[in-house]
Amino acid sequence: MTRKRESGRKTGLPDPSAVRARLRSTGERVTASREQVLAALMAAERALTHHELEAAIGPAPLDRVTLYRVLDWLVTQRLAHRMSGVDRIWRYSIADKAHESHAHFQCGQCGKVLCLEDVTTGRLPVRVPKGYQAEGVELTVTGHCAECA
Amino acid sequence: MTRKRESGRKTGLPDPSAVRARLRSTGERVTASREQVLAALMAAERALTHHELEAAIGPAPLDRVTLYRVLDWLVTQRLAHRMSGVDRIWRYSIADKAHESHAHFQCGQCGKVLCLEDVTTGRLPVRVPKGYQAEGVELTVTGHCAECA
DNA sequence: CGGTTTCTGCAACCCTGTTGCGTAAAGGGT
DNA sequence: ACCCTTTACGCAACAGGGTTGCAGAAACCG
Repeated sequence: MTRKRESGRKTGLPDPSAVRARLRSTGERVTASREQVLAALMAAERALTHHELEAAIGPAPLDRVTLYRVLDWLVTQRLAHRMSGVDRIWRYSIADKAHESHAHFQCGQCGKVLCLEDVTTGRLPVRVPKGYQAEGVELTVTGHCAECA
Repeated sequence: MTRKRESGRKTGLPDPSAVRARLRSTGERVTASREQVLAALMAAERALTHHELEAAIGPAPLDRVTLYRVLDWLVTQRLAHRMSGVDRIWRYSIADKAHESHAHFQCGQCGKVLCLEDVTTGRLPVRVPKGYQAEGVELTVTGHCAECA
């Protein structure tokens, strides 16, 4: 897939104390790395890849592996949500009520993912075979974004 | 992801001449590899990974790279459909009318993908931002299959 | 049947993500 | 404020799916 470098643009960083509060609420340790990553996710208006997050966090040389581990941790703490799209790269977004059950759009050219807030997947009549257990529904619209069209 | 070895079980191979006919219809070259792979896809009742296809094709030692290239070719010829699920591994299924617009189920444990024929994505009211072009809709139900539940 | 074009197979490579391990930092107790 | 235990960080090395370059082998055309 031809991937453009996307600026993991931050639309004004969130209040540092709000970030810390969320971290404290887990009962686990609050570290600089976790603050940086969570702040970047809260500021992002779309799902970001590992690379985009590295760029967003900027000059602070946060280790590649640490970033992966922080992201894993955020996901297990249910502070972040992880999805994989047509380019098979993990993308992370902040986890909150609004992000629970809506669709995503992914550009087949640059791989960019954004949220389609007005398309909900909440009550689709899904039936699965006997013995199977449905847990979540992921609805992804593929196509081309404005820049790549 | 913990992945069980899945037998890429073939439910009776399709008529060889039917396979060849589909290949001829592209106007491109008909080769042994393409026949084997297309036949395996036509016989499969669910989306198969590269590994599962290698196993399904069996003793014939088809090269890894060749298989990737044949699959790419089948996708560009619109004879096959390619999707990636929660484990970020390509899975391929035969492309025909019935497979155009239905949902898939993917087991979060073993990664197995199967088709939910009765859930259609045809006319979901999807609106995308200005300048964006929607082309397809992928609806994936996640959960656990009968073996992994 | 010969010539041209396209596929095949091999080897080497790339990229995203993971694991092991020693060191550094966080938080609790005193 | 300090020490001690637990947990996280950084580095290096690895893993696995997928891709690329290139020489030789097959497919189609006449």
